[in-house]
Amino acid sequence: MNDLEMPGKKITIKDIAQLAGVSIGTVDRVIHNRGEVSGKTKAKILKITKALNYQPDVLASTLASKKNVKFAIIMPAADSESTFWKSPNIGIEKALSELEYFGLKITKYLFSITDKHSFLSEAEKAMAEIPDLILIAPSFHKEAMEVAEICDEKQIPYIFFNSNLPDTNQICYVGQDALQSGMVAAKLMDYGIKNDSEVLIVSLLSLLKNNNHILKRKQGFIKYFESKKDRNIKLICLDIDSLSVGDVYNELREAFKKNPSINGIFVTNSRVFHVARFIESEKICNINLIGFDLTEENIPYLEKEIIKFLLNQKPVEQAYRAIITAFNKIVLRREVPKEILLPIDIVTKENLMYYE
Amino acid sequence: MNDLEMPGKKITIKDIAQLAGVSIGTVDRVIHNRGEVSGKTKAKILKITKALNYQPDVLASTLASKKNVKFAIIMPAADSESTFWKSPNIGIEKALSELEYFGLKITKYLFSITDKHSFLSEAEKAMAEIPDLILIAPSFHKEAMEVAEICDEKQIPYIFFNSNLPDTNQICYVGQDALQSGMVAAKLMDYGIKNDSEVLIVSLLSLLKNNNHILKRKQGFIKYFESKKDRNIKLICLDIDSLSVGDVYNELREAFKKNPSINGIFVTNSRVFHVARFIESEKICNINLIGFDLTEENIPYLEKEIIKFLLNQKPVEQAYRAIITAFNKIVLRREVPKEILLPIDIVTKENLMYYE
DNA sequence: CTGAAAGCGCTTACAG
DNA sequence: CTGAAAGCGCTTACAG
Repeated sequence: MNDLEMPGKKITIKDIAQLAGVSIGTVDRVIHNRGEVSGKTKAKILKITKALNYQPDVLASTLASKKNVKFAIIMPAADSESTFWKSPNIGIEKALSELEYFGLKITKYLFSITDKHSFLSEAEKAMAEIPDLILIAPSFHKEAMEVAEICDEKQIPYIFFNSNLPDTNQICYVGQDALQSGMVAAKLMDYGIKNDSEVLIVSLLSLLKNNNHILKRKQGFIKYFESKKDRNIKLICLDIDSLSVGDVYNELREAFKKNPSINGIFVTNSRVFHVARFIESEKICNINLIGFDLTEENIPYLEKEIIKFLLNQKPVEQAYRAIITAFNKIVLRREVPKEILLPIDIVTKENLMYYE
Repeated sequence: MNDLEMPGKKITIKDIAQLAGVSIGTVDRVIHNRGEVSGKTKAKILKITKALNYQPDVLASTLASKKNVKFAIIMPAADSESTFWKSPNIGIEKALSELEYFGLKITKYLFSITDKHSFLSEAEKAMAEIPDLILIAPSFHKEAMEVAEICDEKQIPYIFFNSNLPDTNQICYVGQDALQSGMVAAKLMDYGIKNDSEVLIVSLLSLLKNNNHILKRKQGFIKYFESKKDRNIKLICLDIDSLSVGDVYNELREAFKKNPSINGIFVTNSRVFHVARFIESEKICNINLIGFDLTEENIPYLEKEIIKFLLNQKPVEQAYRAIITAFNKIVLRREVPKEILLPIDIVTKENLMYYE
């Protein structure tokens, strides 16, 4: 503790002004680096703020400056095929309800998960607003890279959530470690099947290949079993590009014909309910089915125990944490971590109710 | 929307004062129910605040009233036998860092988990401070009931966390559904063992019988298997009152002798590492061991996969959420739910890193 | 480059 | 019972 420091009282700009022999206006100028201050007084004031460990009062600050903070959020719209993208909205609302006092505004820009161009056009709209920060779910790798570059040029800071892009200047990534989530799925599979079983790895709608998030899950799953030399589990990969019921069923039927001792199926994304539907209608027994995301489509099959486990990406928390992180960075000017990896929740019929 | 309402502008007490033809001081009096206002003006002001849907500015309010908010938190001290109670401190710090702007102070009162009297004496100290709210981990059922009663008398509101007490006037309970967590453990056990297996249910240090939290876990576990008529799993209960290595080993050895086809062990609390140590030193294979809590003692055995699954009570989040709830109630005067049931996290070697 | 003053929305004595 | 004024800690023009 410095000898200048008075333990009891809270340090204000008034105290600093007094000690430096200047007005509070001048103190404010150096604290916010607004220039127009002589080097000498600046140094003096800086020294005092350091010595007293001055912490600005955020309440007073936001009250006085009626300035609003504006974030933009670019993410997919929830489509009829998967309701996954409904969830982040809850996280946005929650963050907003906590931070509304600070005048935070958030504008959503929703693109179509099947249309790269809509991603780009929404991103352009978002950047045109010149928000204080942009939150991006970068579903399209190449296009998101472009957007990141433009943000760099325009000096708009950005945070990625749900999936990440390497080699960009994002403030932070908030989401799941995809490779590790594949490992978790594999562990659960391993735990529940006998030796000498066959396991199917299904990638549905692989046109999302662009998104390496999903690819990494598969890699993680395979990696786990590669390390289990003592177990004899055969992995079979099946990519299905169509989502029509007929195509999916045909592909699955064929796989079962070719590999009669399939005991487990791992679906690398939230489309696992397609496989569940197949298993139900074909009345196949003793299959350990594991997939991702607590969507409206998947939950009924988890409840019926046709899906054994769903891995939860915490979409609500992803959005929430991304916003809180943005707020810490922009408003509170705090340091924030480069990466926030959220837990990989293992969800089964019995603990589902607490994650919904 | 009312016709008095101006959509753009934020409603302040100034607006209300103007519309009511009174001073802002009077408006403040009715908003905070401080009396000294005639019924007529009070009614008029109330009507206007309703009509305009006036929301006080919490920032300005806490800035102007330099009043501090004071919470007390009564919980067990972390002992050498289990480090579980270290975790809530992290949650307390986190909540504090978010709410320090609002002048929140928290005083901790730590009792010994093996001494009812220390619980009572700490509770007395806490109540003597007359905090705005008390957060209580009610480990001792009867004693906590007494404390709740005194709080009622003294009109100090209280919140329970970690475990709950029925029939008290707590503002809220934040924690896990114990019965359901037993069900989750059973599901995991069921998934990983063959038919005709024997499963041991171990209650260690059952002097905590007072705490029905642990009893309910056991009930949940048993309840799950009762509903699984198609499975032939024999459950064997084993209560061990001592924590000395010798006693624990002897009891376990005997159980194994009597029931040679034990395939799984469920330990109803965080002392599961005692059983793990036994299994390791006796070199027993193919045991599915499941227990509770990511303590320093348990984690190494989860990593070695001697413990297959740990159910996480989220002790960090319990404390955090309890404080945030208290803050919402006391400072923001919001309605808060009577019960916040946190997810029952299933933790295994592969997703451990994200929960630590 | 620097200071004095008004104001953000609310609270708190104080005077009447 | 009611109002006028000072103040919380900071920001923002404005004047010099």
